[in-house]
Amino acid sequence: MTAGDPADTKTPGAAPVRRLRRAERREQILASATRAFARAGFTATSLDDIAAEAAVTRVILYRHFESKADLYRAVLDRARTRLAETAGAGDFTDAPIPALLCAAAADPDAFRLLFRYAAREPEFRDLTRPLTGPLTAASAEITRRNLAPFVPEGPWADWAARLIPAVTVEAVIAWLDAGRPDRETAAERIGHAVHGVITAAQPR
Amino acid sequence: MTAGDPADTKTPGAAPVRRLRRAERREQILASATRAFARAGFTATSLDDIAAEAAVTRVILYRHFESKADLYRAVLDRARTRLAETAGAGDFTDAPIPALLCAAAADPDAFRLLFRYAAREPEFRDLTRPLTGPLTAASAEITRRNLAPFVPEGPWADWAARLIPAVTVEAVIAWLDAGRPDRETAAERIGHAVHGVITAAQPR
DNA sequence: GTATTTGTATACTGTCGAGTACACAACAGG
DNA sequence: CCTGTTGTGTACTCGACAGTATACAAATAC
Repeated sequence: MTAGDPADTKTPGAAPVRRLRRAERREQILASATRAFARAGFTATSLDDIAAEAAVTRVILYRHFESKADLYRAVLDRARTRLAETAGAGDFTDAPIPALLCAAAADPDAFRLLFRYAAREPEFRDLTRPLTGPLTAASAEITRRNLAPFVPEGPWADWAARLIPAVTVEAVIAWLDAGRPDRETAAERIGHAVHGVITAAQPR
Repeated sequence: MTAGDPADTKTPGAAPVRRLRRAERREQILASATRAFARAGFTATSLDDIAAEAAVTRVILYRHFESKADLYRAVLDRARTRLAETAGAGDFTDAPIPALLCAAAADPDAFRLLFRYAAREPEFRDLTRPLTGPLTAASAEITRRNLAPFVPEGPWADWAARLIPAVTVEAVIAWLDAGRPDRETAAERIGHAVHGVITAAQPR
């Protein structure tokens, strides 16, 4: 469907009053879809579920998005953007854990969706990888760098490199589930837990 | 569908030679279905996928199982049984981590399926809960007991109680992914990592 | 060899969900 | 008021998949 998006064919002088409505609706749909997808993942969430969540019908979704996959892509994209914005400059290189906590607190649904579901849907990894890739690759890289001085190359370094991002994410989600007590303490303790994993990976 | 199962209407003295064939086929189907489900979860795995994995057609599946849900239940049940058998007496109370490693090594697909997918399919929690319930409830209980002496009741105890099983499972899966280096060392290191989480949950 | 049981395959039905066509409602500008 | 644009809803098509009916092949018991 290369049918021209109506937004592209407008005359330049047209008043963009209506357009705002459209953007608002789109935003509302994206938020609802994020909630819906975060509950059950992509395949298990029907467009009717999303439409119900957004209090509209399924057709409306197609007025704003070309397909379910397109909507999903937009949801993931928005999630990544929002998380990156709240987390700071979008780089998780300096202080990843506070940034993650900040992002998770700002949009828990987006966080759960990106880090729990999106990373694990094999058939849509090509869809999610360009979004989660920067984050997971970065964290894996950081992990490797922080690990290198302590843990020699080998299966145990692999083990730790795989485990640390998972632990971090699980710790953040557990923090959300536990009622988000004191964010700074949480950052400290998650850092401590991760440090424990690094220590565990070292030969004794 | 109360149509009598042909197996029930046999004469008592019939030689049960054929039955073995049937049991073997059933077992093969269960193993294949475990692999298939472990790849993508329940909803994303079609009966054709499973049939292809077992090198039979879809109809055969119905000769052995009443429905997809029934097959899934049987797969989960078998997974739990096999894991419990390899892990020891089926109780994870004494030395949960070596038991988990043993079970994961013996049947990685079953392990991944039970602990990764089955625990997270919301629509089938009623199906999976009677199977994963004993395990997760037990581990949560153990966690709470081991935590009580160190961490005071409150959100942080909740946090740790949620996190520890997740970390354990992730550590085991990371160990599988890393090529299963030396199981005893793995048990030690996972124990160490979990200890790190417990320490992290303590107020300083 | 004939009947019964088990394994196999082809072809069907029915349902659910993705995607579409078309009719209707609200609001701007002429 | 009429027209065009945008938002909305009803009713449809189409395909994938769960589940079923039925015919066929191999092996054993009599």
